[in-house]
Amino acid sequence: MAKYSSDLDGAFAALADPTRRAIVSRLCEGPKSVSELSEPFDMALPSLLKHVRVLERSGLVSSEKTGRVRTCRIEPHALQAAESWINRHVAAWEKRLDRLEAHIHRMKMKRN
Amino acid sequence: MAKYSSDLDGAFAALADPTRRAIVSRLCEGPKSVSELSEPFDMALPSLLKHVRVLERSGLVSSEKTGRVRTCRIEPHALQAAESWINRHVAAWEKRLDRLEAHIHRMKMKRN
DNA sequence: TTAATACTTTCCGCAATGGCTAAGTATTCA
DNA sequence: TGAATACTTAGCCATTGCGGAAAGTATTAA
Repeated sequence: MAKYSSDLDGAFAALADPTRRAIVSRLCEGPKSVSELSEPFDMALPSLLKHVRVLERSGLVSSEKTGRVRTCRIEPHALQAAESWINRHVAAWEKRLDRLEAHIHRMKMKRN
Repeated sequence: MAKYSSDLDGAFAALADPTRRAIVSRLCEGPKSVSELSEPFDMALPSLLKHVRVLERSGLVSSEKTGRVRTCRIEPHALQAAESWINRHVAAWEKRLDRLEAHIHRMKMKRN
């Protein structure tokens, strides 16, 4: 299962930070400028910008500069890739549990 | 959306490494000893063990030692928590797109 | 009781991360 | 034109992460 797909490295690493997850959450509501994004955080702007860059590198977010304002928006592909990886594994796990249960059931039948 | 829930920090950070994702994949097939896990990797045992420890700290994996063998198994809760966070956000994103589409549709209606 | 197995601990080195401040650039407002 | 705004770059620092080698401990096999 699961080839080494290093896109996931970046996506999961990006999501490992609470500040970045909060940024992703806010961008799910709609595009925002860097200063709008920084507003709820008690953090210097350059630090926040670094998080935005990490999110961009991971493909979770894209941004575009118009005039002096950089507008950030969410980019769903990377998020969906991460979702898909996890979904597959939870599914695989549950399938295995089902097989195990069926197996135990058969054992019981034999005993009686 | 999404309070700071630092359980996710660990889970996503753990999944950010391809070696650890591969370990999770293999454990989805069933419990394995540390040496069984290490077998496909070109990596010293202590290094691999470190990955297992990271997975344990994140709650994705648990292990138990019997005799001289440590057996590792997958622990689905943390994986489901990560799954749930992503699912919520993909859903939020899609909902927003729907609203946007509906809005654009209304604009068009007005024009005609 | 000796030898092999299966980890486990300790310590090293290097690169990346996450925060900061200070100073710089490019736009826009007055 | 001059000042305010919105980033942006550069550099510093402490911590963490990922790999290794070497040596140690506990179990099991012979």
